[in-house]
Amino acid sequence: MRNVYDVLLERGFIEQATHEAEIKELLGKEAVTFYIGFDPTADSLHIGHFIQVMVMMHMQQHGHKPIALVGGGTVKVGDPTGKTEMRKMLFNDQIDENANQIAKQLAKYIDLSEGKGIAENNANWLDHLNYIDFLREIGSKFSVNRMLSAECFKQRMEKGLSFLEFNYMIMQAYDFLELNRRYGCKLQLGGNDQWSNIIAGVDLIRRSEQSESFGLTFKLLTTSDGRKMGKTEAGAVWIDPEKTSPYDLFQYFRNVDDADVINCLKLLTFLPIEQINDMATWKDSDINKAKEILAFEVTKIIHGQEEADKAISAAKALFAGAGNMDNVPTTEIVTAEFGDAMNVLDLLTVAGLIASKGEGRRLIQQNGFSINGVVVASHELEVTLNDFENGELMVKKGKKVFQKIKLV
RNA sequence: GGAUGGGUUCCCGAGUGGCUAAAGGGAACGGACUGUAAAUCCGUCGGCUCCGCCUUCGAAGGUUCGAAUCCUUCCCCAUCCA
Repeated sequence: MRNVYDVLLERGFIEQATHEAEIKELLGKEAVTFYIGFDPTADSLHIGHFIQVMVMMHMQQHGHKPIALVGGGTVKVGDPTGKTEMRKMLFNDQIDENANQIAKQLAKYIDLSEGKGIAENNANWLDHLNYIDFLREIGSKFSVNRMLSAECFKQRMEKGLSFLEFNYMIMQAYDFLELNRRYGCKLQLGGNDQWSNIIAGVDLIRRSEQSESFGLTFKLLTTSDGRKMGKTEAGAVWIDPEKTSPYDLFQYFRNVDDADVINCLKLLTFLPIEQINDMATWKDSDINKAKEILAFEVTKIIHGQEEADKAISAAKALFAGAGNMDNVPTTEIVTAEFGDAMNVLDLLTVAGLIASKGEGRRLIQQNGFSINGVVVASHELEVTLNDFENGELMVKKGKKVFQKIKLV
């Protein structure tokens, strides 16, 4: 079997490594226990996190043992909101809820069963630390002078940095030490923004255990001009199908810039590198084909074959007039509530296509809406039962947003 | 705790008594052009029962015919000092 390191390298994952040659050698000769941490700042992972999940999958496929660490403890340090007791309580509840969701998601993609992988939550050790003991054992190993010289703090020095946040690095370093002691974890992976936290852990393990450990960081998911990917007008692109539907996820990747297609294929699909390299030579409208493949593959990995089929079928039905309309995003309206007729603006509001009626009026003025292929000319238009065919009606907003309205 | 400078609509950032729902830029959205791309151009960008009305400029009070702009108190942030 090939060395994962080479696989990750040729796909363009790797950004920085603590000891390149040693890591490669280690990964080549034994099953390595490694970890990646995810702070539960929300109740779902988003596409930016997913690149880390992809790495874990690659690693596991090559026989290494992942520890999926949910940062139920570190998240309390990273994001110090909620000052009063009341709000703090709520905040903790929210964290637990988020942590559960994220742990569940991780288990979907990585085999965390006995012997194959490990699921952990750093709240298990961070929540019960004794301040004095911790300072004496761990705090003594850190130099404030050195910490301040870290790039991640330098940037924050201008904006201000609380002592709480300053401790984040130490918490994460301690996680690595703890996992090293409990499970023999020797390698920490993460996004490139985690670099200083990771080397802090490597340093801590060397000082406390006199043993060597390693760190490796990966590219963040960015566009070719350096902007973060995975943000839309509706917020982040989530892994949770309730928050971002498989269809929307599909469309997100269907619509990436030309310049980003190849990068996304390498990072977010398992297509063979040879095939991707071949696709990189495609030109003009063939690039469009590549986007479809990308969108399909990503949807398949995240939501499964069936959902991916549905998404591509819906997209083809809407954009190419061929395919199955059944899976198009749909809003259901109770027939009794609809009555005989409904004002367009009300209908659009119910369908979730406009945030306010003012917005609806403006869009209609700009010819932004059509119903069953006919441009809506006036916001006073009444949609009647006659507009429905078999109880269905198709609304289009702009060029690419479709919503089926269905009477039930 | 002290001194100074700040908190403006999604973000950055103008505005220091009426002409301000608040310049400019970015993002976003609609239209044209395209390949469900980019770039470009045009338009929109608080809400509503929309030619009028209502709610916004850290929070709460106050002065005034009228305040984002003045006063008071409070909260928060930055910088320097302790």
